[in-house]
Amino acid sequence: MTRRYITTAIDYPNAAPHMGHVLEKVIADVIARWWRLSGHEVRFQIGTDEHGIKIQQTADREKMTPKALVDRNVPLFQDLYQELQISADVFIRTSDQKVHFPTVVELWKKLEAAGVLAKRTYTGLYCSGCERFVTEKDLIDGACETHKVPPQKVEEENWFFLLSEETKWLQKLLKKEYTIEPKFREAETLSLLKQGLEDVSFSRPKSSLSWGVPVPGDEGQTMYVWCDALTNYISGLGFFTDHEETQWWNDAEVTHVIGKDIARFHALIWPAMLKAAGVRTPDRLLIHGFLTSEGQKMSKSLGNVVKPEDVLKHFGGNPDPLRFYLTHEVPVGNDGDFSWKRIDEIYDSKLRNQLGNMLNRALVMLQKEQKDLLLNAADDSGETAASWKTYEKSMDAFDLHAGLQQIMKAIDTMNAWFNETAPWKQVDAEKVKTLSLCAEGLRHLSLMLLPFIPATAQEISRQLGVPYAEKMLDKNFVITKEMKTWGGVKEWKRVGEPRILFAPLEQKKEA
RNA sequence: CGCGGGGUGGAGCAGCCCGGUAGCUCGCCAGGCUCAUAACCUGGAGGCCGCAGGUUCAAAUCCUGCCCCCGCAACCA
Repeated sequence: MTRRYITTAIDYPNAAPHMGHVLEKVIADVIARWWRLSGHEVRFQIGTDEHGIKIQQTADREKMTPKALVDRNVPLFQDLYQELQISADVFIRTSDQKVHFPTVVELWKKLEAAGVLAKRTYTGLYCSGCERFVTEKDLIDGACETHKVPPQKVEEENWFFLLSEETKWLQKLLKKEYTIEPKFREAETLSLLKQGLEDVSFSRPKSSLSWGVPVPGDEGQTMYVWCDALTNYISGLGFFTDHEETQWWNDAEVTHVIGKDIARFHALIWPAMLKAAGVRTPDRLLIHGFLTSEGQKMSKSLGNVVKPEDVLKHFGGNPDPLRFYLTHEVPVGNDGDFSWKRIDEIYDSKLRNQLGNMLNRALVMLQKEQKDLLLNAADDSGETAASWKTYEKSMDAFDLHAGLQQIMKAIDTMNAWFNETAPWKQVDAEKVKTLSLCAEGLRHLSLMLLPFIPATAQEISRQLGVPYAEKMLDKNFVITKEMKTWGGVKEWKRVGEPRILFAPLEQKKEA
């Protein structure tokens, strides 16, 4: 058993959460749950990145303070993740002056003491309409695309983080201690390093950015996103304060789950910051892809942005169809697509007709028999152990998609075997035996489904009448060796009451 | 020559690293079953595996060139 710390990127709450936010949280949650079930000690942190110019602008537009804006929007994220049963232990907010600020301020001081910060004059093209610096590529005929005015050359003082000097060290780090999944992302990052790195801006004058953490010792400057946001991973552990929980960093395996757009910051800037501050670097970066909507890039102008709440509502508040869809249809690391037609298809064929119906056909018959289950170790010639091994291998390699597909394949096989064996033609002990084998198979599968669709997995075990069913959602529930053994749960004698696991969608709408 | 991903039966994908009967899901057609949520099972039709060369006894899989689609390109998950 090891201690493991897993984080997601912190979300930017200048608008309501969308499917992209959800994909990341679900991936991280499945991993966190799997680790807990395997007996590891896990801390899972999510949160919100609340500072910056965009929040400031959105707040101005809506005639409210930035603080009021984030206080209004952040609960949208928190509530959504609760409904999706994201099992995070900590939700951190970068506007939290008690929890987050002290660590950030101390980190800045450490960076300054290490000599990796330098104040310089930055010259750039500034669009007063956008209230931000723009690049040559943002311009059309030398003018800002949205405001149709040419930007002005503006000089301002910035603190810079001297990242350019760390190229060599980073190359070594990424080859050894700090691994990137999937591998093609690692190759991409290394090729980026080959081109050399530039220093990065770490602060802005207060006059252009006021909503953020003030730079210690230079009150005219506000910290820019990197020093502020990335630091959440250790401020949540109280680093550099009198309540540090360093065991979750120094004596744990640290994994950051993030999107491909912010890969370079997590792969390069973050470890370099930690090195300068004398803190050990993380162990793993798990990079996921983006979701398109109905085959096209999600965008407000196309009007194809899918709201996660709508999906939840569509399935009567049950988070499992969406959790299942995201893990079944989108291999971790790849881009994926969200389609209403497809999620309905998946719900009907996989969850309802294959999984739900298999459980029901076995249980209804078994219930009528009113007999004890007939199971013994000799029924199994090693398939159970082999199947657990394959599953565990996929899960440990973050190949969640493969783990889930294996489970669904097993359901298929069970359905076919059920038809072939035709227990409805059998009688007495022979019939009970056939049905018992199905029940035991389903018991194993419900354990395997637990990280993916926790509530459904528990409900399956409840209907099966498995003794440990009520404890399955506890954070300290561990899948034991007995549970993974064929016929290993000795106290289990009778099945429970069968109920419909997934109702047809039409009926749901009426109800 | 900026970087990366992809182009496989109607749709969506796996296989490619470690060459050797082209597989899965959905849909379609024909049977079967009747325990079950009109669910389940079996069989079938349908593909020159983007294009052109090369290596090889043998290439979707390795090499070369080209075409097309998509994403990223430092602050949009």
